[in-house]
Amino acid sequence: MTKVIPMRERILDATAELLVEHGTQASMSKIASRAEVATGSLYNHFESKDVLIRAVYERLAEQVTALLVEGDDPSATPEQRLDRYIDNYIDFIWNDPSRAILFEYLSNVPLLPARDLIQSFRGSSDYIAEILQDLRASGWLMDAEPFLMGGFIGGAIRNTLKWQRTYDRPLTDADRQQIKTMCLQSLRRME
Amino acid sequence: MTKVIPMRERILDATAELLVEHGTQASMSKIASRAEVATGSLYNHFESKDVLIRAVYERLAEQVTALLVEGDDPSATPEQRLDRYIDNYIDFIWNDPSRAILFEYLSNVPLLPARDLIQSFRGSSDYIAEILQDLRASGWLMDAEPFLMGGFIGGAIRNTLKWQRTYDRPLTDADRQQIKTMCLQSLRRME
DNA sequence: GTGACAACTGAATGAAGGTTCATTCACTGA
DNA sequence: TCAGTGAATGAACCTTCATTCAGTTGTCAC
Repeated sequence: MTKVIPMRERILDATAELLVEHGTQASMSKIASRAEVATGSLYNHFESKDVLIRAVYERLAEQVTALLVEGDDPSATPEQRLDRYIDNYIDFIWNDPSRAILFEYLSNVPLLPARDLIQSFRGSSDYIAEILQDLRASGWLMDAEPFLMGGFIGGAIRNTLKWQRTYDRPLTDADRQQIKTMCLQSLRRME
Repeated sequence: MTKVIPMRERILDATAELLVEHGTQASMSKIASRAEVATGSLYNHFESKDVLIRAVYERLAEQVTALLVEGDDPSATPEQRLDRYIDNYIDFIWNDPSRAILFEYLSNVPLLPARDLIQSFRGSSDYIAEILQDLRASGWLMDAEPFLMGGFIGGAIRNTLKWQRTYDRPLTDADRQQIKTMCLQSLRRME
C-alpha cells in the first residue's frame, strides 16, 4: 500500500523520478501529482524547490556511500577490499539505471556547485583513498595520488556502464570481469 | 571588434556561456542580451529554444571530434596513434574548462536523449575503435570490446580532470604522464 | 462529544519565460 | 534618387510556474 510510505519520502521519490525525466525544469505541481500530494504540501516539507532538489541529492549521496562500503571487512587485505569496492561500484551503477542517471545528472547541474557535490562524497572518497593508501604502502600500487586514482576508476566505471546501458547491451559476467581487470591493471605498479 | 562575428555564432557562444552558468533554465532574453542581439533575432536563426540548445551541442560535437583526431598520422604505429589520442583527450578537457563543463552537462541533460548524443560522437568513437582494433590484432591489447575500452578511458580521463579542476589543482607534467600511464596499462594485455 | 493543534489541500496570485509579429532600417539594384 | 527586400528589433501576448494562504481534515486529550 502506498500510504504507508511517509510523505517526505514519497515527495523525494517523485522528485527523483521527474528530475530524470525533465531535469530541473520539472514543475512543482507535476512533482506533487506524481507523489499524490497537494502542491502546498511540498512546502510543508521543503522550504523551496531549490531545497527540495538538494535534499534529493543528499539522500542519494547517503545511499551511494552506504552501497560502496557495503560488506566491507576492515580486517581483510587491501586487495580484497579494493576488489569489493569495485564490485560495489559496478552494482551501484548497473542495478538501478535511473538512479545512475539521476546521479550523473545532478553531478553536472549548475544549480549544485561541483565543490559542494564532491563534499557530499567525502565519506566514500576518503574510504577508497584509505584503501589505496594501504595498497601503496604494500608496494602493490603505482606511485600516484590516491585522489587521482579514485577519480580515474570511478569515472571509468560510470562511463563504461553508461555506454553499455545506452545501447541496451547486457552486462555479462565476462564484461564485469573485464572492467574489473581494467581497473586493477590501471592502478598496478609495473616494472 | 565584436561585430564581425556572425550573429549565429554570437548566439551560439552566448548560449553556451549561459548553459554553463544556469543550465537549460537560461532564458531566451538573457541569451539575447548576452549575445547583444534582440530576442526576436534568436528566432530568425533557431526555430525554438530546444533547437538552439541542440545546435550548441552539435557544434561542440564537431569541435570535439576535430580536436581528438588532430595531428593524427594514419601511417604511424597504432601505439603512437593511441598515445596521441589520449594526449588530445586530456588537452580537450583541460585546456578549456568551461567547454568541458558544457560538454559534461549537455551529455547528461534529459532534453537530449543519451542515444542521440552518442550518435553525435560516432566520428570520434569509430576513430578510437579502429585504433584499438589494430592494437588488438597486434597482440598488444587485452581481449575486450573496443567499444567498452573506449568508454572506459574516456570516462576515466574526464572524471580525473574534473576532480582536479574542481579542487583548483594544477595539472603537472607528472600528473599528465600518470593519467596516460593508467590509461595504457588498463588496456594492456598481461601475462 | 468537544476543543485545540497540526498536517494537508488546492485554488489564487503575481512574476517570469518562450514565442510572435508589426515595425524599422540598412542595403541593393534600377 | 527611390522602391524593394528581408534581417533585425523589442514590446506585447499568453502560458507556465513557484509560492502562498484560507479553509478542511485528521488526531489526540480530556
